[in-house]
Amino acid sequence: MKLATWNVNSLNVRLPHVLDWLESHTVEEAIDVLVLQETKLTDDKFPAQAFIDKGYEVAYFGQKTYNGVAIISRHPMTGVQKNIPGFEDEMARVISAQVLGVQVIGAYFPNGQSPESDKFAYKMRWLEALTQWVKSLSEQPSPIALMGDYNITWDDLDVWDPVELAGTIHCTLEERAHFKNLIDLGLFDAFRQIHPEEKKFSWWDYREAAFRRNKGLRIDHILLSDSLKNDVLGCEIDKEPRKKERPSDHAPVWVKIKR
DNA sequence: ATGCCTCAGCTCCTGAGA
Repeated sequence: MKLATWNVNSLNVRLPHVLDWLESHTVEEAIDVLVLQETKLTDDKFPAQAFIDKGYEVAYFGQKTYNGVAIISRHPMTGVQKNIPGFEDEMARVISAQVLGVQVIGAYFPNGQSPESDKFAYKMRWLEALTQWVKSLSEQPSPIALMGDYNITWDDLDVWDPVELAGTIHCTLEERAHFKNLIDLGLFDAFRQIHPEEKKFSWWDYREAAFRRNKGLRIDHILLSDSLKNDVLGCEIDKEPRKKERPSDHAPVWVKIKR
């Protein structure tokens, strides 16, 4: 079973990229579940049929201009839920469902802008609520796949220039403490499990030719329940779509598990 | 240079992203 996450920065612009990426995999290596972030589409505008035509089911939760998340799945989805239960939020950031016995969560974590901003305080509140919810889910028998754009680097290995960017947004101790709280619920970082020392990024700024110069961050992550720790067959960040014309600033990340 | 690029929208500038 292959699970993937991708912040597409407008599905309206990136739909051809997403369809191409899904088609670029052979039947044996097909993506079973893809979670998308920053679709920036209200639900009436979601291009559901394009995915249905390729044999996928879709669940989506969006809004105008900002945010918006979706799950694209080759297998039936049950128990679709939108946002974090009990957390009042005007922004469409989370969608979850059960697929093949896995509790899939696709999440677009708040950016936070800067540590002094109101948006950072909101990010902290949001992370608190997410952690409480994931904690309650972790008491259920299904393994969890918490995937998405975390907007947090786990440590300095995830940062192109950790000295220059120390303490800036995505790299603060507060954000990383929240990341650790999620790990402490009994989850592990699938990419690091397979690549303990590799300095690889999932996002590069559009400016300053950042992609060409590999000035990036690893902020898109897949956390899996510890019960799957010995079942990870591979996990990669696919830079190919970032090389295309009009790319998203993020690359997709996938994990293959024995299931 | 919080300046550089990209996207959406109450669109020819502005806010936000990360």
